[in-house]
Amino acid sequence: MRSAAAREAILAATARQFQLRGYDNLTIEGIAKEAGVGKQTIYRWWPSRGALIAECLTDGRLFPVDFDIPVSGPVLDDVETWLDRVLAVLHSPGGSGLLRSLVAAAAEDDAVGQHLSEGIGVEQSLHTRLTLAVRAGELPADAPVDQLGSAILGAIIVQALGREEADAEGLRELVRFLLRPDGQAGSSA
Amino acid sequence: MRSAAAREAILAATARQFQLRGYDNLTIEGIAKEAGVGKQTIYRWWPSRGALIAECLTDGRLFPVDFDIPVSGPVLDDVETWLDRVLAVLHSPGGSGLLRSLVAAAAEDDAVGQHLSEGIGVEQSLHTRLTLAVRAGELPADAPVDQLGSAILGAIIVQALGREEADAEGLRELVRFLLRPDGQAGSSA
DNA sequence: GATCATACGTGACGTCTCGTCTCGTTCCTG
DNA sequence: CAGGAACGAGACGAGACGTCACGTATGATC
Repeated sequence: MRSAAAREAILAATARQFQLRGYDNLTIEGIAKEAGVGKQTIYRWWPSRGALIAECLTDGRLFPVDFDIPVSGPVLDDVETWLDRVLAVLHSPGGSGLLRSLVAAAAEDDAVGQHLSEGIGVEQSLHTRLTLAVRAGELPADAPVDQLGSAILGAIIVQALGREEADAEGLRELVRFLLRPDGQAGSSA
Repeated sequence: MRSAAAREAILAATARQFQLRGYDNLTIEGIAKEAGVGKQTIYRWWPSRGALIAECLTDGRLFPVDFDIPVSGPVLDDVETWLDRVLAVLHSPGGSGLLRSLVAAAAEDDAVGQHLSEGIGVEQSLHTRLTLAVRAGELPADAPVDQLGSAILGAIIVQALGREEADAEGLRELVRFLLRPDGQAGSSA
């Protein structure tokens, strides 16, 4: 198998076309042409368009940045740092379209769906950071860590799907509310 | 314009095909055939497949139930009632596929995206109920009501996209955590 | 009741992409 | 230096796209 060069060219072309044209306008023939590769070479190694995207996703080729989360201060600060990094991508030109395309791919393809959270850094980074916070007593011991990760990512996705301008302040507010220490929220009716 | 009969047949066929085959296998020609209608009649009134779905969505034709939320007790109970109703649909055969298809449609089409929350009852029902709770002092005055709605819906969507078995207990836990009265969570480090 | 505009169903058009299938060609292995 | 695997190229049938032209049905106007 000599695939090394072909594999690289195919994945690079896939990522570029995905960013450029979105998921539903992504064609195997377009990828093959850009990669300078025969269609059969793609079909030989990947069973579907989705598998191709899933591999780009786990290789971190779809987003221009990595979504590592720092462990350098209060959870809230660290999570806001991560959030700002995500929002920066969303606000860049084509950024929300990119996320929508990724969601479309995740909805239509099992392989992509199973790695969606992971690709945005929720699985490893956010989850890990929140677990640390629980252990450090920054969050209640019964905080449902993975559900909180899904909720934050989900809120971002719902917002992107709604075609609103990404409401950065709203999301920061949400995170602050979710991660608030007990008994600190503004009271009264 | 005589569309009344044709319109009804087209929307009914669209909803049925959508539930049956999913969004990406939904074809205009298939809808036309099932509706006993010419393709042109569809293209005359709807600009795209997405517009068709959006209309089915706002007509409540895509889900077999309505997602009204009761106002009959503590917020938490009422929201859990709504959640159970949503989960019942997700657990029914083809239910999570249906949600994924809807998300795919929302990701690819503006019109569907703008009415997604609304179709699951988040926009009117959940949002309204949470606002009432804030006003009644059940939730902190600074609770970001619409963000919470997005977060809950988002968590459901992320879970469905991940192809896990819908984790009903996890979602209930999330809702309980999100809507917990101040200072009630299990403490200690 | 004849006329006219318009919505209808049918079905063919050219285009696109799919996934499969040959072709030669290249290049690694033994 | 052979043999074979992986390659680039691209033809192929299938099927859906969105548009178009035709002839029929319907409902309003005079």
